[in-house]
Amino acid sequence: MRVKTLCLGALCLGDATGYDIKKLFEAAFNHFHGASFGSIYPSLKQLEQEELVDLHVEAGEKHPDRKLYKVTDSGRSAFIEELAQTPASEQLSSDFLVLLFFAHLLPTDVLRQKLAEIETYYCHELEYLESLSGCPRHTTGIDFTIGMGKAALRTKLAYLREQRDQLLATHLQLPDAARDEMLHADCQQESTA
Amino acid sequence: MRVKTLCLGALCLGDATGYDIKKLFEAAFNHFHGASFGSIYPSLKQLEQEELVDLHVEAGEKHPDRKLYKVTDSGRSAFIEELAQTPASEQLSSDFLVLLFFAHLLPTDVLRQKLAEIETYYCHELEYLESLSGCPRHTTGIDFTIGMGKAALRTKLAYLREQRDQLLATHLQLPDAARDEMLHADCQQESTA
DNA sequence: TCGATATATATCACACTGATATATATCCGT
DNA sequence: ACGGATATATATCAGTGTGATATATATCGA
Repeated sequence: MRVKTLCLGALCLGDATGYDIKKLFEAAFNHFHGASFGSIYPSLKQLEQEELVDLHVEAGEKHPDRKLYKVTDSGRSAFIEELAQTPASEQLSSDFLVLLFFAHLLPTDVLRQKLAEIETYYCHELEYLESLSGCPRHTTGIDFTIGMGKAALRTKLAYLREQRDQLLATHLQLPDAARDEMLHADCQQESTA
Repeated sequence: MRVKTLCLGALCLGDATGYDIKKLFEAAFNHFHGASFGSIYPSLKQLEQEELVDLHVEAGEKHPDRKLYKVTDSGRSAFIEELAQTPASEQLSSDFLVLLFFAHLLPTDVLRQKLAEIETYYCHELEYLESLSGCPRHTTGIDFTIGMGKAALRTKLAYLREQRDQLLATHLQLPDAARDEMLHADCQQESTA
């Protein structure tokens, strides 16, 4: 999904500046979709050119150049239509799992440190999602996103804690010679791709 | 993590062409990191210029221009060093959860269709990871990545199936007026960001 | 024999990130 | 009251990656 579409969606929740939209994404979207200023501001510019949003510049007073955007009727329709046409997919990008994939090439204490790092990361994410839970202003859909995020994090955290000791014990016993024995991962038995 | 680094890592498992690396990524990495030809081929070119890999062109016979890459000693060291310095992080990008976040703007049957789509997607992913399990050539680290992927998918699938009926029932009862009542998600009570 | 699929590389427009630059305002400690 | 940190607010850009497209040959099955 394009950042342009996300911005349009954010504006369907209420008028906002680019900065407001960034804050909204950080507060509510961060665990399932990122967006930076470098994509938000150009997106808003384009949306305005396409007349999907109106722009009201608040100049003179205090902050110069505060640009408040408001979605138009055609913008709202365009967003809903685009949502309906967006396939329901997802993609994980995990440096942590890449690290684990190549764990046999790392010293054991580095591996231990990476496991500790991701545990901290998962804990913080989980605490944050727990702090969001139970707000009466949330729609059922928003609660669903938070609930699924929490469920997935709890599972990953539990898996990490269950497997860690065994993983590190095996890793310590790994002879250096085994590192030269590593081959292509051609183990798939022509199954469903 | 850069695709360049991933390519170097792939070559630490054995000599390969760009095409082989793409296949390896699809078979083993797909559930936690993507990479396309458009990034793999330029990465290999760069790696060769930096002398982290050697290139052996197999021309003349049958396929012209088959470029087989082999990691050098300095390439192997560079990869291990870069791995050790890579922070253990991860980032989800989920169009599905964006869809759910804005579920109140969608017709109920479209929402139902999106839930069905993601269920199918999760099931296929899970079946694939199950087909990879138990290969004796896998390192402990590789088994860990597969195991965590399976655990997370099972949890998400269970959550989806548990919540779906309730979600759709609430959605059906949602009056159109409620769609104009939606506000900014300012519900966070200044907790750990 | 013909179409589909697999092998194999290359390129490019478009999109996004992460860093950087530029200001002002406000809050807090000393 | 001063100064530093943080927050508000926009803009730009080099570097990186995607997804599509182009180009060939080989192989497999109907």
